[in-house]
Amino acid sequence: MTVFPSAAATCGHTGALTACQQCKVRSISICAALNSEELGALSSLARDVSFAPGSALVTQGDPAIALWNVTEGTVRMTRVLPDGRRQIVGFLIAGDFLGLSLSTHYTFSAEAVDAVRACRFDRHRFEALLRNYPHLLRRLLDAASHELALTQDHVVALGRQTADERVAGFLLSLRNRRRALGGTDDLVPLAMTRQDMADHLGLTIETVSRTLSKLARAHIVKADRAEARILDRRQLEALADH
Amino acid sequence: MTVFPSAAATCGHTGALTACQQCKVRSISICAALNSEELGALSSLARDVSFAPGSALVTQGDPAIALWNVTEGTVRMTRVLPDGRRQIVGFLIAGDFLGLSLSTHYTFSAEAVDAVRACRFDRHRFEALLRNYPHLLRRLLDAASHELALTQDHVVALGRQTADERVAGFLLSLRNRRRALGGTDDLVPLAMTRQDMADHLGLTIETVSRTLSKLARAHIVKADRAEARILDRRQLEALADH
DNA sequence: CGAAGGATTGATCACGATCAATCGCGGTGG
DNA sequence: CCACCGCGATTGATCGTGATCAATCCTTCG
Repeated sequence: MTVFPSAAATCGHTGALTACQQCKVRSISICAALNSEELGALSSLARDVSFAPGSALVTQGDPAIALWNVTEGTVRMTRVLPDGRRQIVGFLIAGDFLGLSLSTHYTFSAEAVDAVRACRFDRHRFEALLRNYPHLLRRLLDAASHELALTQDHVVALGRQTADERVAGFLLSLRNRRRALGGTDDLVPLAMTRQDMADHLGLTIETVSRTLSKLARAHIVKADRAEARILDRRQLEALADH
Repeated sequence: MTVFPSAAATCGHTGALTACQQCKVRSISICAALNSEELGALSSLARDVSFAPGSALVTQGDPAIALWNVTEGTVRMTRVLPDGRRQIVGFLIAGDFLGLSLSTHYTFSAEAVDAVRACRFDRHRFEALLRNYPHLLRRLLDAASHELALTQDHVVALGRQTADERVAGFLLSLRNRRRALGGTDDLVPLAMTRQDMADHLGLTIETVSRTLSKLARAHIVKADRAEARILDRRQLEALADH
């Protein structure tokens, strides 16, 4: 059903031992809860890694040996069925944490959608840190809790919303997440392809495209390949329902 | 779209101050991680409550003032859209914890499907306990992590599986969760109605009914109102795919 | 025995999938 | 410089799965 890019990761380590101090996403990440001593401990096991578009941060079925904190770019979390059908369970952007499912093996793949930078933590050393810093543990629980709520929203969308509602809701959620990072009000970057959106929304690429065209004709959203401009947020919210 | 029972909860407190010691679900619940001192602390703020079928443990939009641990029966977690469409984001059975989404307000309603007993914790006192017992915090994170993985499975089912696959997968997941509680191999109690199943699987009641009839004609599963007998698990697993 | 509510089955409809053709843009080589 | 290529996106025509509308059936309970 879907073609996967097979480019290898360009894991260019930049050896950022004290980089946490000036990390751009620290205030919005799990690290925000830590004092400077704890931050130092975390720094010592963090490593900045870059990924080319299409390369994998983690692969479904592999042993879970690393956790990540995304600092730049967009990551898609994908699950693939035996026959190749693909479902994107979510997108991660700057500040988002990857690895909350603390099982022994990854239950999904995470791939860079565009150029991605992320902070890598060795799993065993991270778990050791968790035992000493309940702050961090508590922060992780809040993050997991939040992601659970988001995923439940997604279940509602896929189970009970129409194609139009899903696309409208998706654009709004992208906008709101960007805004939380200080993005603009009405211009939302679309790092992912239409196929990615379709695989996220449980639709086909044609339906996504048609829906975006319909939104454009109605002067609600104008989207090109790379970004969507929201012209009438009220109407978009009305379309998205809930 | 769906009718809701409005029966009030029969909150029959049985004042179980030291009941945690002999609790049936302790070994499989979040409480399993605690030593006897910690268990005592937890006991002192636990309260056993019974719910009649259809009554609500928590209501979408209400302030989140309590957390629950289900000890008997089946609970459905439902989200309702403004126009009345309903999605059941999951079912809870004995041992399952309700309240992992630690936000200020409940993001879904939880209703007793059949006769339910659950252990109630005051939210503020529970949070205080969390600050003192990292064991418990860690256990909660694992539970949240597990529930996140289950919810992602659900997203894949709703986004990319056919009606037949969803029904087959649902019956198998019910079976597997029952088995983890020591249930039988092939006889799965169905506490919920066909409408509940439909609202969980993103289908209509007619489609669920037709699919079950098809499974019966193929001698794979025989289901009546209250239970399903799995006759050919291999074939059912093949149908469910993944 | 009759009423009520959940479940099943049948007939038809429609939303989104599928199949197929074309567009448009960015990159590359002649 | 532009002709060509490749790939993602768009648009059109048709199909099919599951929704909708409707009529029993079955079980439970008064």
